[in-house]
Amino acid sequence: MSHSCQQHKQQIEEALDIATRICEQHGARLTDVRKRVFELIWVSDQPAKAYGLLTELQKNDPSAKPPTIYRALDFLLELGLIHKLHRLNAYVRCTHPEEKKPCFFLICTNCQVVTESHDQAYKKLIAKISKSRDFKLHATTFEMEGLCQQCV
Amino acid sequence: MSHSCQQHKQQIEEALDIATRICEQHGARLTDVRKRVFELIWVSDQPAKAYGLLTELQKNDPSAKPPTIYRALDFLLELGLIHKLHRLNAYVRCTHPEEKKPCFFLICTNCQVVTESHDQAYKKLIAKISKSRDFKLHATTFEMEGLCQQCV
DNA sequence: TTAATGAATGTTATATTATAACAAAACAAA
DNA sequence: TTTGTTTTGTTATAATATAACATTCATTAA
Ligand SMILES: [Zn+2]
Ligand SMILES: [Zn+2]
Ligand SMILES: [Zn+2]
Ligand SMILES: [Zn+2]
Repeated sequence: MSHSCQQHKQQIEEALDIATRICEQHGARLTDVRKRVFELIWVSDQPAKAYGLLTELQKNDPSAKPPTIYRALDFLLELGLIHKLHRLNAYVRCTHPEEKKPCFFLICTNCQVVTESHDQAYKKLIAKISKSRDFKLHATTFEMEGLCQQCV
Repeated sequence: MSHSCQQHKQQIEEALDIATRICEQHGARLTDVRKRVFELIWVSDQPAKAYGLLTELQKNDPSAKPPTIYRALDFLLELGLIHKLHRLNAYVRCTHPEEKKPCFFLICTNCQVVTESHDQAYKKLIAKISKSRDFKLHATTFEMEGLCQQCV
């Protein structure tokens, strides 16, 4: 799951600062539940599943139910603080929530490691496709599954 | 749902011919259930949902159960005769099952129309990303949600 | 301060999507 | 025909997600 060394504590502190700032910018409230879910996703080494998060949440908050978690996830997704991996039905932190770059994911089916990336060519591709078809883009999913360098 | 004019009948006949050929090439058997599911997806104007297909299937085959449909879907996906839209948990026919081009989808959230496309720049992007990271690619999902030309 | 408002959460129930596990039948090929 | 393999049948359940409505909390207007 998660490490607890000093460096990691600093990293999540920083992530929370950024999340707080982004919420303020959008007039959105980073409530306790939302903050907790954000932390849980943030410290998870692997893509987090909704019901796994729920189980974690329930350790501190017995009243948590599925809607609790899905509402928090929706909120965090909306603000771009996390991403949903649609091929896995799982959630990961965004590595660059302050930049608006469209991102994509490499998913290793062997070791389960997921890498988030962005790429100028990808950004251009999206723009080109949208423009050429008069398509008003709201959201994209780009996920590549296969074997990572370690697992080939 | 589906039209029943002569032209459409010819189209699905042709699609079934192609599917049959592809199955033969892979030493795979296009059984009755599989053929029926393929037809149902093929004639559907909208992305088909698994349990919707199941309901249709059960009209002719009361013994059909969830595994019936998911096995058929897996088979058709494996051969590239259909695609799964992961953002919708729905299935659509492939418009070019004989060509191996990687494809992507434009999904209109207003009228539900889904357009399958392929694009040389997309193919190159995938190749570049995979190569630069020593990633052995097995499958990709690229789905763009927004408003189509009609709905903007 | 209090009342009104809207946002967020609590709660119950249920819908939707998908798979595990094992038995029976159909098929292929020796 | 026997044998091994693939496909299907069957039952049960797992996993993911949302609807609907009540309650609480936070913000602000009176
Ligand atoms: Zn991101
Ligand atoms: Zn790996
Ligand atoms: Zn296709
Ligand atoms: Zn549309």
